[in-house]
This record gives sequence, structure tokens and C-alpha cells, in this order.
Amino acid sequence: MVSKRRLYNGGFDGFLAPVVPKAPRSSRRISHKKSSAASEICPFELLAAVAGKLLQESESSVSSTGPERKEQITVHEEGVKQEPLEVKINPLRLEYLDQGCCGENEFVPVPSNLEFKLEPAVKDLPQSDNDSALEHTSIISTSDFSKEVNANVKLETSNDLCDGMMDTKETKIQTNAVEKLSEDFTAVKSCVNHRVLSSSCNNAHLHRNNVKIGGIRDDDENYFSFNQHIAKMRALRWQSRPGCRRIRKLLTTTRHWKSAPKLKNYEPSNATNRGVKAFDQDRKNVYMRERCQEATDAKRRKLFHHNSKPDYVQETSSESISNTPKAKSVTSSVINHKSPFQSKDGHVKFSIKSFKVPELYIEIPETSTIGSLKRTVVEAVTAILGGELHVGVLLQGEKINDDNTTLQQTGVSLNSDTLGFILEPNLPEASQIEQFEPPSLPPFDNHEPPPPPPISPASPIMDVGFLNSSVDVDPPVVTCLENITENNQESKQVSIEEAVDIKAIVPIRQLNPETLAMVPLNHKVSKKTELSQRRTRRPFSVSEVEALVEAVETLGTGRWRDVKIRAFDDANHRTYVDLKDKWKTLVHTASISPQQRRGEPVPQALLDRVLAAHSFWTQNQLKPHGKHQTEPIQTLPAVRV
DNA sequence: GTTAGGG
DNA sequence: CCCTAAC
Repeated sequence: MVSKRRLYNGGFDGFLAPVVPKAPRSSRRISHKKSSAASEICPFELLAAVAGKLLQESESSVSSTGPERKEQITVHEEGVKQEPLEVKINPLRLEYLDQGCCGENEFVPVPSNLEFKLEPAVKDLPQSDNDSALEHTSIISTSDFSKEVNANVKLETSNDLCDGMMDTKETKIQTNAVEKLSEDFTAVKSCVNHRVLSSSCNNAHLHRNNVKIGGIRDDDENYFSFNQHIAKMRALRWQSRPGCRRIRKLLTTTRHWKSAPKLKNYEPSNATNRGVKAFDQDRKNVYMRERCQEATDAKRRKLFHHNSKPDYVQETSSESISNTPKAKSVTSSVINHKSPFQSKDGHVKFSIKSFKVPELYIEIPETSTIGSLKRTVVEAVTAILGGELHVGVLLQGEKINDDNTTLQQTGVSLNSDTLGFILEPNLPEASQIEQFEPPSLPPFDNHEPPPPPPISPASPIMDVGFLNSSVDVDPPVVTCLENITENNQESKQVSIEEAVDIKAIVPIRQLNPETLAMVPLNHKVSKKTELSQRRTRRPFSVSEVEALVEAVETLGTGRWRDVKIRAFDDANHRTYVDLKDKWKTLVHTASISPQQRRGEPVPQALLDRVLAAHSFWTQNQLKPHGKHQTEPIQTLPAVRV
């Protein structure tokens, strides 16, 4: 018999199974970290595979370029002698260079493997007279590809490769340095992809701000979003920077996704490549997710409409990840899996591997000098990073806005949640945030001055923050910590697992083609989108499910608030409505065949308990009056005996 | 503010 | 997860 008292002491007799006694909720949850790391597909490997294939392709054939290339060809024919060059510059690395670096004289075989580095303005670069250019750009040529029509193909290939490579390096940065990145790169490594297109202008111009999905990683989604935001930020910045007017003009004239076309470029020749497939799939998912996001993000934003910060960032998106557990395991990073990293002095170590800059497209005459190219790049980068940037902290994709919250309170040192950092500019106002960058816009026409596109003062948010396993605590790291724990009375020392990439995820808004074409700077369009933003999907972990089951077994199915308090009191992202919904899905999940279930598999034992508890409570209707309830007429069946 | 359900 | 009617 199950006595009422017993019920409230931990569960039913029949539920002896894996009941976690009274261990602190926090501890219960701690154990639920995804241990799928072993099975993860190393993003890097995948990247390498893809890059390798593409490289081969591009070098042996010129026929696999797709629509984009066609566009290029046209341009070429019309161009007088300046053979249009679409150069995709390698991911730009923003790193601290202490060695005298290449000057503008370095020869750079055009569509080759260009590598841009940002370096402190300690060098004397004659042509760097641009005031806005606080950094200097160096170009390192690592390839001898000669320019040719299909150059863009090669470049893209190498670019992707480089993009992946970038993450392999480890750099530590100071958070405060990031805030004024343009003048104090204490050790920032980033990348920016640039596309250089020829034009009749003497000066290099940023050709367009169309964004391309640049990362071949499982977390491409993040990168994708990131890029979009960069583009937005760029637009915003240029809008306010006289010096960048020219660029802005060009930029704002063409906004369209390159992602779609490029995806196709990859597909044909790599159809058999599993990695590529997965990659593409991921991108598609991302794309779909974005669209989905667009439809709902407006709802939520209203809640944060008055915040000065781009609150919509707080709910990062990971929906596409949800359906692909593997992807998630890759994307999700975990910090502090291993307590050994937790030092006793109560400090948390943060080592940010890199900050990324979005891919940019630059249009520059073939006859331009390296110097001008540099300036152009610098302008672009400066436009993005040169302004006031803030660093946002994301925990499990959720932005932590309360600067007064300690790491401990936030759970950074206790949970295995993903931690990320984002660079975010000062948003004039949330209402200005609007979507754009329709992925399906037609290829850019190099000769037709596109109509002034709607300038999207959207939210420029950069995905950054990658913690590496560096156990060494460098000053920068310390600084970073200090910033993060600003008002903390204490800081926990946490170490980040190496292979773990902790990234921020940035939700994106898009503008549908129609809107894009007609919506200027007014707030009409944003009106719809400023309402809200859908929360990030955060699948329940097994341990969470267990906690939920345990609580429901005890409290019943009509006291979600109590369940919340009992088992998820410290999980701010789980509302009682969420718990109720989860229970609903659990009941459903338990009633379907294992083959039909998706996501992280829930132990059958738990599902059995769900069914039992569900059945029990629905029959006995022991809801709010549980305490004074008489003995249940029917006890829950023993699930595991 | 909570619940309960549909979407 | 979101939205909301109905407490």
C-alpha cells in the first residue's frame, strides 16, 4: 500500500527503479551531460574532407561552379580589361602579430589562398590613411593559383578549409580588448571571408554584404546566424560611419544569400561524400530554422523591447539541432565537464579561442594595389569591429543579462551548460531590428546598381567565444573572467574542455523578398518582428526527465507549479508550462514505439514510470488535494522489479 | 498567476 | 515551444 506520506517522500512503492533519492537537484542534473562526444563527427574532419574534395574538383574542373559562376562570367565579358575576379579571401584572422609582418608589397596571386590578418596598427603602412582603419591588414599568400574564371571555386574551397583550420588554433583574448578590438588586439583571432570582385572603380569597394554560410562545421548553424548578424551590424555601422559611406552604399545595394547557390555548388561533385551531405543537410536545416525563426521571433521580442541590448540574442536558436542529436553534440559545448579543472581558489578560467568576423565581399579592380585591398579589408573589418561592442554571455544559448549574477548563480561552474560569448553592438533600439538577407535572392548583378535596399539597422551580433582547454591561465583570461564576473563576489575557476567548442548562437531574422524590396528604414516592417522571439529549443536531458518523472510521481499531473519548484526550481529556463508540456510529450513518447521516438532516447524505465504515473494520477485525480487525499485506490504498477 | 489543451 | 481560454 502506498500511504500518502510515502507518496510525498519520494514516490510510489512501485517506483523503486532508478529513483534518485533526495540528491540535490543540481547534482542530479549535473550528470546529464551529453556523453556523445565520442560519437561526434569531428567538425574539423568533416571540414577537411569537404575541403579536400572541393579542392580537387576545382582544380580539375571548371564546370562545377553553378549559377554564381555564370554571373561572374558575364561580368568578365563586359569588363574591359580588368578581368573580374571573384576572390574569396580566406577567413580573416584577427590575431596578435608580434613579428614584423608583410607589407603591402607582398605579391598576391589573386584568386588564391589569401589570408588576411589583422594586426595592431604598429606598422607603418603608407596607404593606410583611412582613419577608420585602426588595424592593419596583412595579406599572406599561400597559394600560387593564377587568376582564372573559376578562381572563385578554388577560393571557396580553400576558404572553407581555412575556415575550419582557424578553429584549430588557440588564442586567448581579453574581453576588454574585444570591446575596443580595433585598437587593442591583445590576441584576437578571427576570420573574415572576403570576396573580391573587380569593378571599374579605382578604389576597392565592399561589394556587397550578402552573407555566405562559411563554416563547414556541425555548428554551422551558429556560424550562419552569426554571419547574418554581422551583416546587420555592418549595415548599422556603416550607416553611422561617414567614412564608410561608400562601402555602405555598395553594400546596401545588394543583399542576398549566397548560401543557397553555394550549397548547390557543393552538392554535385560531392554527392557521395557523406560529410558533405551532412554538411549540406545541416545548412538546409539552418536555413529552415531561420525561416522558422523569422515567423516567431517577432512575438517574443516585445518582451525585451525596451532593453538596450539586443535581447533577442538571449534566446539562441538551436532548433535545427534538435532534430539531429549528433549535430547537437557537436554544437553544444560543455564546460567544466571535469571538475578537476575547478580550482580551489574559486576562479573560472576562460580561454576564448577566437572571435569571428563575418564573411565579406569586396569588389576591387584587378589593378588595385595590395594596399588598397588592405584598406578595403580594414574598412570592412573596422566597420564591424570598430564600434562599441559589448560582450554578451550565453549559457546554454541563453543570454545572461543580469550582470550582477555570479557565475555560481548562473550555473557556469556547476552545470555543463554551454557557455558562449557574443560580441554585440549597441543597438539603437530594438524596434529597428528587422530581418533581411533573403536567402533566395537572385545573384548579384555587377553592372546594375541595385536599388537602395532597406538598411537594416538590425542587430549586429557576432558569434564569438570559443573556449579551449588551455589550462594555463593567461592574463587575458583573467581579464575575461573579471569582466564576466564583474560584480561577483566570488568567481569560480572553471576550465573548459579542449575539444569542446563553446559557441554563442545567434538567432537571425530574415526579410522576405517582398519586404526587402520595399521596406526602407521605417519601422513598419520590424513591427511584426519586434514582438518576440521564440525561445531556444532546449531538449530535456535524461536527468531532467527523471527529475520531472520523480516529481510528478509525487505531486501528480495537475500541480505543475509545484513540480517546477520541486524539481526545477533552479532551472530558470524551465517553466511549469514547459514541464507540463514535457510531461505531455513524455506520455506520448512512452506510448509510441521506440522507433518513432526522436531525440535523445529516454530510458524505457523512465518512460514506463511516466506511463504508470500518468495512469495513476489520471485515475486517481489526486491533484491539488493530494495531502489530504485518501489512499490511492490503485497503486502504481511496479515498473522494475 | 496557474492550469489545461490546442496549435 | 507558443498561445490562450478559463480559472
